[in-house]
Amino acid sequence: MTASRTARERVRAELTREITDIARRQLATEGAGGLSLRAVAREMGMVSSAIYRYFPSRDDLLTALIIDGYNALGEAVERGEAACPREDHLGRWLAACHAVRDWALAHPHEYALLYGSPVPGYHAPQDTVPARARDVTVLGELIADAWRAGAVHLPERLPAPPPALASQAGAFRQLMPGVPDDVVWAAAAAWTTLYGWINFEVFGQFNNVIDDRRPAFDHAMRLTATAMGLTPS
Amino acid sequence: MTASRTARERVRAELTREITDIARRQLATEGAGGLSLRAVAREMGMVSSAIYRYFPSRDDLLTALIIDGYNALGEAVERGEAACPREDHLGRWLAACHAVRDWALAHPHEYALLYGSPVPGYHAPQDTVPARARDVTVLGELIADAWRAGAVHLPERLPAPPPALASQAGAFRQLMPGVPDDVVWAAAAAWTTLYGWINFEVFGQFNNVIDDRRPAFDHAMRLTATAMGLTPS
DNA sequence: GCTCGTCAAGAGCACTGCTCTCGTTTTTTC
DNA sequence: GAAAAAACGAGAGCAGTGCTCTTGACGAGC
Repeated sequence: MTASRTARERVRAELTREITDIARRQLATEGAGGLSLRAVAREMGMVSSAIYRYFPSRDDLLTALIIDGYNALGEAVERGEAACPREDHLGRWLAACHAVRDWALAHPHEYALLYGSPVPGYHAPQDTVPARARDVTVLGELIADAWRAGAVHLPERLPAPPPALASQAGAFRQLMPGVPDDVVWAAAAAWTTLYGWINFEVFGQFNNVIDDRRPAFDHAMRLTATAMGLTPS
Repeated sequence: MTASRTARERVRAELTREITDIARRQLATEGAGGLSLRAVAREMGMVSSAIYRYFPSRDDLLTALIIDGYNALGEAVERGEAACPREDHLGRWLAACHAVRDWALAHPHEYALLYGSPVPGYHAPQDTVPARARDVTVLGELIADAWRAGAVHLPERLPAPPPALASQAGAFRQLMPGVPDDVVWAAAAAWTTLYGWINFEVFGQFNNVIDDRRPAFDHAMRLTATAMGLTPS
């Protein structure tokens, strides 16, 4: 069905792919703001207006790149986490963390597109929603697994979530059904620590502050694991 | 000295201030990418080239805005934190956190300039360094105070920082002299949690995920405080 | 009083996203 | 198989951008 209906559709799919490929390469060298439809067209030996046959606007091209980015990141995290034994919950967490970090450092501009400041004037359409949740889904499942296995031991004397928050973590709760509130909120905090660290690292906030960042990251993620109740097995 | 030497210098300083004011207002409405020298000039009733007498390039204007932003944020944090009794270390931490968040939500585009993805093609010059440390200095001092007061109680069974990291936290260590490694690294993780959360909130990652964000943030910062050893007094 | 440095203005360059039109080519319909 | 319809690339053009260079006017210091 989707493959090779008419010759025109085949070449169209091919050209669409080529456009996104060139755009992604430009993104990697110039950054999001330096993404130029005219430059893409130039590199393809096309005239600029022809690009608009494939992407109605610059934003639509950006959307395609963003969805690709979410999927690439999600896949990297899924693959990294899947390499660990299911019962080693701390190992799965650390593997997922390093997968995010490795991907982010390898594709800093794409990462900035996903988790950095929104591109001015650009509003993400709904199309991006499904791909967006892939990475955090991994986290949710691993916490839910750990909880079911009785492997979650929150630190003592932890403040309890105020009752006002009981109904708040809707989208989180779906990711880890059956997990109690306090663990859900600890996981949410852990999630922000992970991306907060990587943001700092990718966006240069750690320059001249931390030199050997991989072990520092690893240690920080171990601290974070402890804070959400994942202890070394 | 600096005030009113010649009439020419006075009007120059006045115009420079007016340019940054208009630019900041444009930044707030359009975002960093929408900052246009020509639009600033238009609003001032000037011709675009005249702006270049005051700022040699768009990047120099951006740098001025960035430094102003760091100072505004730093001042907000200092003021918020200073309102707490010195011995209430948890209170000081929470006050600092809320000060960062409130400022970020009130000035999202300026915040994006400071902690979001770097503006493409822009490289921050050294001028920005001193202003940049004001907010984290508050955190460092408060941790150091708590440590000296014997009020830091890290959770039990916390993984110890690997020895390879002993010499790594140079810039952090200077902020909190005398504080041992494990506390320093826990504080670093807390720092990233704070900004990770605010990034998520400002950049829209929490849309449709968390609704009532202020209590959620407050709770997350309390969890974070516990993780770095600040317990309710 | 005259020179010199500062300033605003204007034209111009190279670039951007995007629109519209005009032939051409391919696909669909009859 | 011929006619109608849709898709396509090319080109010109609009309004906007950052930035440079030149020109003429103004004010401060010798």
